[in-house]
Amino acid sequence: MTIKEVCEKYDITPDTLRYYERVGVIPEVTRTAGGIRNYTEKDMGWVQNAICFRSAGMPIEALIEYVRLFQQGDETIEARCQLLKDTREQIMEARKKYDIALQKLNYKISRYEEAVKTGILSWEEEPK
Amino acid sequence: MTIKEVCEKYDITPDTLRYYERVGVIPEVTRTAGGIRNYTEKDMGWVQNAICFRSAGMPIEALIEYVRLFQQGDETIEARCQLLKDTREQIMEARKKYDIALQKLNYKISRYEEAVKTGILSWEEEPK
DNA sequence: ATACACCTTAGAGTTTGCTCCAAGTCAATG
DNA sequence: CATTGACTTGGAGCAAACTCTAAGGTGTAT
Repeated sequence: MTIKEVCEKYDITPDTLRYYERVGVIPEVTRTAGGIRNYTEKDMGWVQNAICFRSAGMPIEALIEYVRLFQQGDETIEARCQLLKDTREQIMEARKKYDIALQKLNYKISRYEEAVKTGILSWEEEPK
Repeated sequence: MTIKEVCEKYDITPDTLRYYERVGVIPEVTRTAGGIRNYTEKDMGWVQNAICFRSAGMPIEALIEYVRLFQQGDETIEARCQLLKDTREQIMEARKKYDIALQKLNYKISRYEEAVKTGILSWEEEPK
């Protein structure tokens, strides 16, 4: 699969994909004889993972570290496991903050919807 | 309340608080005669909201827009309501991605934990 | 074989959101 | 009233994560 096809599939730019490979967020991609990237299923799996974890706020650095450990072979299995657990902790922590924000938003929106109907904007405490 | 006290309360730096005020993420803060910031309860409410929504990934620009609308008075109530709904949509979208990442992580971690015990690292499909 | 679209690299530039610095002001204490 | 420490501003600097540019190579359709 060409870089363009991968980009369309995952809605990402070629620049970003090349950047990910350059810095080590994904391992080096398979190439044609002419040097053009030709993504295999395995390559795509790495891409998919990178996109998924990035979209959950996992920093580039952590992804690079995981790939680095992976490439060092089986003796890094425990380290990789720990890295994933730490990552999970961070994502769960972040998600908690999202939930709190959503609660706040829901409260505000309910007040605003009432205000739009009645013309009266009332807050329990602080007017914001 | 002085800037320092507010910073301690919300675990944020004075630079960030001043930055928020400068760009309009929070409205102008109450000052002493000498020009020193003296945060009222109302000011603190804005600070708390800014921190909460920022931690859920709401962009600075959206927060500025909200404050701008707020300062224009009651005729912007509907616009503010819409902005909050759009924000909620985005945060819920982002949270979905967090959940997907967490599922992936849980699967990987379970495989790794087995590998740590048995020495065998097995994947359903792609080895990653 | 010659366009033509698409690919390559190295390296510079951009955006977002802070973070730091210098030079000066304010206020509490001895 | 002098010292000390926290506060002020404007503006520069920085880190993360892309994003763009220039100059050139690849591959395929006519």
